[in-house]
Amino acid sequence: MSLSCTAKREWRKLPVPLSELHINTVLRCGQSFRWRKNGNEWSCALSARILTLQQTPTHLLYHAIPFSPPGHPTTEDLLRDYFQLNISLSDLYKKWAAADPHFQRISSSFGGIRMLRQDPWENLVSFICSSNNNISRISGMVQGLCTEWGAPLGSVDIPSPVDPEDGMPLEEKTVAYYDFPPPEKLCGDEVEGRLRKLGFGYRAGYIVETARMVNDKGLDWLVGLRERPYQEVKEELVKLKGVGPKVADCVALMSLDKKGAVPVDTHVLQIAQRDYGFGKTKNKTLTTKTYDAIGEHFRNLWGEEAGWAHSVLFTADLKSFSEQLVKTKTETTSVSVKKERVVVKNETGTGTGVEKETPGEVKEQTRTTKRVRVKVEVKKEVNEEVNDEVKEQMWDDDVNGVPSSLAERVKRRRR
DNA sequence: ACTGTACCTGGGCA
DNA sequence: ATGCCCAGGTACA
Repeated sequence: MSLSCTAKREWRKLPVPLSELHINTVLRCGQSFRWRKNGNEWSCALSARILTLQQTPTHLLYHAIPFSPPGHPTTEDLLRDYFQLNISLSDLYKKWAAADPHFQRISSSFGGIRMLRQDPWENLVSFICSSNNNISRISGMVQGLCTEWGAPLGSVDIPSPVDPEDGMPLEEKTVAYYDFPPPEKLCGDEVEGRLRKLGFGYRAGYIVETARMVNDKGLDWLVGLRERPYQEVKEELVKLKGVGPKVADCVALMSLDKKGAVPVDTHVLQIAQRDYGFGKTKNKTLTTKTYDAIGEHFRNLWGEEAGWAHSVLFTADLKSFSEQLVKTKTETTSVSVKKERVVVKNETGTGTGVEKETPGEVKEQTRTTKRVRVKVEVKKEVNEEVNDEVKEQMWDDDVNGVPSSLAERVKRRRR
């Protein structure tokens, strides 16, 4: 470990409103599994550097070690590319909201959710890990993989937090960062067994086999899929081991520039059934026809960037984003909302596994109180008036009863 | 083509 | 305490 950063850090900043990017949501909504939060700072090994971010209502603050690794883009260029800041998210939100009243309701509480433009190889392996799994464990698996095979980039000293009760400093920590290992590092005969020891389960074999396939074709082939049309990209990805339609859509959407790819997982299926009139399926696993029908429905509804729009609703549906709000004390009230009429297109005429839901009448549907609290809480966060100082981070959700700060974690550990 | 089932692991829940 | 279910599915018969 050559680099250890204790030097004073110089922050640079980009003007970015929260409506365009909300890192507290985007970095933990299951797109990337490697970002870590310390206090108000988010850090991740990215493009051969340790990148750290903070956000104010008006700016994205960043620094990196090293700041400009040889053979890699500058950190500012990296950020513009990674967050795709050339794309106006507020324009897209307006378009989606105009086309879809349900999107409008949900999105008013979940602003600034955009797709990251990730490294395709890391994205691919991460989502092979995602099958039949949860975000928490996926994060641990990916971190274990990077620690075992990734190139060490250095370590960062986490500023010593202070015990809120007695004002005494708590334990200090140094966190090491590793790059994501390239395919050739995961081709060896010993890799599968070591992955299993790291808790990858049956996914260990998928990863090794896919690493060998990608290594044979070359990383250029994988990255080159960015230039190919969506259908072709999906056909190619599905040939890889452990990659089915859902994982292929994730990779197409999150790292291969296919904005219309809509990954249909259990959450999206539930959303389609609960909010968009898709009938209950008989089987637990989706048929290809139902899978495709849901994607087509959303592409017809939201347009060519349907995958981006889907991410907003997916995030709003994540347990971690509603659970954290259950704890807050908020009036428990229930509201009723109009359910939209949805006519599911049935192109074959012989049934897609999707049943139509009495399209004649507009039904009333009672929402859970949970969801109401989501709305209340997030609005409070966004509407908070603050000045532009980094230390005045009233808008950060740590102050809203979410024990995610390092100080809180350390404190709980001591109990 | 379509359907059912096994698959690693860990946490929540009855 | 033990078993069952679920978690951003996929491979295989």
